[in-house]
Amino acid sequence: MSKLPKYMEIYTDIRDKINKNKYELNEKLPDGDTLADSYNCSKLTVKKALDILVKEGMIVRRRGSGSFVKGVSTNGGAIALGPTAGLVNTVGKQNITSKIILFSIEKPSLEVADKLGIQDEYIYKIIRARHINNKPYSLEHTHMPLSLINGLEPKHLEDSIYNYIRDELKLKMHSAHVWIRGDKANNEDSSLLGVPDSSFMMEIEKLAHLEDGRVFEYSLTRHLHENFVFETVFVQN
Amino acid sequence: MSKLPKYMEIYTDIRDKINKNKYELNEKLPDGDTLADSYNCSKLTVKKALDILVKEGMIVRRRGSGSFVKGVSTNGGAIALGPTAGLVNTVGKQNITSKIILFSIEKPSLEVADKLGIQDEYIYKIIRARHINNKPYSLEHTHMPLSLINGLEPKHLEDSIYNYIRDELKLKMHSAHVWIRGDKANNEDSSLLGVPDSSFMMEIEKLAHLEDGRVFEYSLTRHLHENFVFETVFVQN
DNA sequence: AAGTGGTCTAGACCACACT
DNA sequence: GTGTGGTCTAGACCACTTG
Repeated sequence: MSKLPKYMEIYTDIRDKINKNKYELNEKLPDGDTLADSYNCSKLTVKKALDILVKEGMIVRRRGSGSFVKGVSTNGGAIALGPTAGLVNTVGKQNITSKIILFSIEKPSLEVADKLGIQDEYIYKIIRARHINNKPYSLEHTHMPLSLINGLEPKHLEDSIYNYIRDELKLKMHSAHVWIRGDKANNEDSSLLGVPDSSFMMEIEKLAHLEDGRVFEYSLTRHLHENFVFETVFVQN
Repeated sequence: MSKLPKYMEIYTDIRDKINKNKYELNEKLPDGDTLADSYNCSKLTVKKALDILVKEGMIVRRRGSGSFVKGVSTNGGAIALGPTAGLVNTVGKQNITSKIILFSIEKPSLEVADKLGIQDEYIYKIIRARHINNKPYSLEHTHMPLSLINGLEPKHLEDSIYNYIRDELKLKMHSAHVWIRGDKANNEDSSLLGVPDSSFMMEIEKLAHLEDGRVFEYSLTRHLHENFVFETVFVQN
């Protein structure tokens, strides 16, 4: 039988119909009762499914009027940085190379320990330089507590640590808090990435949490600004 | 009587209790049934309230274990850029000055018309230079279709256009799609804001929608990078 | 086994839009 | 008024965690 909750199946079904133009732009969807009948479920379950589409900006629901198709899923070339999407998953494995500059197990600085919410514990400290099509792309500092993440090997760093955490450690990632700012290139950027001193970098600070609230990653990633766009959507409530 | 839905009242009540340390960090909240009893509502209504807190990262719910306080609302000095929060609302009116550089009604460029989803319609085109404590802060290009937004006056531009849209026009804002990137200062930045040529700017492109899906604003805002941090939270699902 | 959250139902009632 | 979405209930059942 199906493992997914019913509202997720309804959501994917309707989403796919929109993307395949079975429901066209500006078309009005059947009303909640009708959909509930055709999916053999209650109105509330339909609403939960449609609410996801609303959050994604694909449909609009107007009380008294109905539900209308407003768009299709967009992610035009931007870098996704959700809790589950690292860099490898979005750009594609073939184009990216990761040079491991540091891969050590050590005690964290006070600042990092504070961010991770730990005391007197060992962490992985990883520094990687990323290149896309042989051009410098980013410099990534990653900190993960050994108590949560262990068994890391170089092959995971060249691939995706997130895939390892999800598929091998079976940990459930939940959320990420990110801060984005701009900064002038520093010595490390120029020496490790090979960018000119005058470069400007886009820095992303990220604190990532598991489903149970524990922090499993604190990272600082600096990108060449030329190749970087951050895209996100806000929805009221 | 109250106008807010019950789940919002429960949400604000619990949120305030957490912020006032009536529920302390890592404390376990009463279980869903107990909360439902004490608020005289159903479990589902409690869940809707707690789901908002989960989305905001303030609590964590674990099936089989309970709900735990995981943090308090943080917005430490960052600039909020949600659909309802413009600049004035977050920084505070007293510190900010807006110099109106352009306030015209004109036909948009092809690119802007495309972004706004209009054809052969007039728009407001507004350029404002913002200063905080007399230091240059940002340069803002705003485009709004006259068919949606009208009656704008200079006083609204010095205050907040968003407040005018919400309070006077009674329009309901719903979502905003934003793109963030870095860019070198251009001639306009230096001449209108008075920043050095070598400055680096953080550019925010924003497309804002009403509840019915119509685009009411397309804007490009360029900030001095020194004063700019963009903060956001991703949550799975 | 007991505690707790997540999903789901069937139906009630209200708020809002269209006409 | 009729159509439609939003909120809410009371209770059922399932999935997961913990002792």
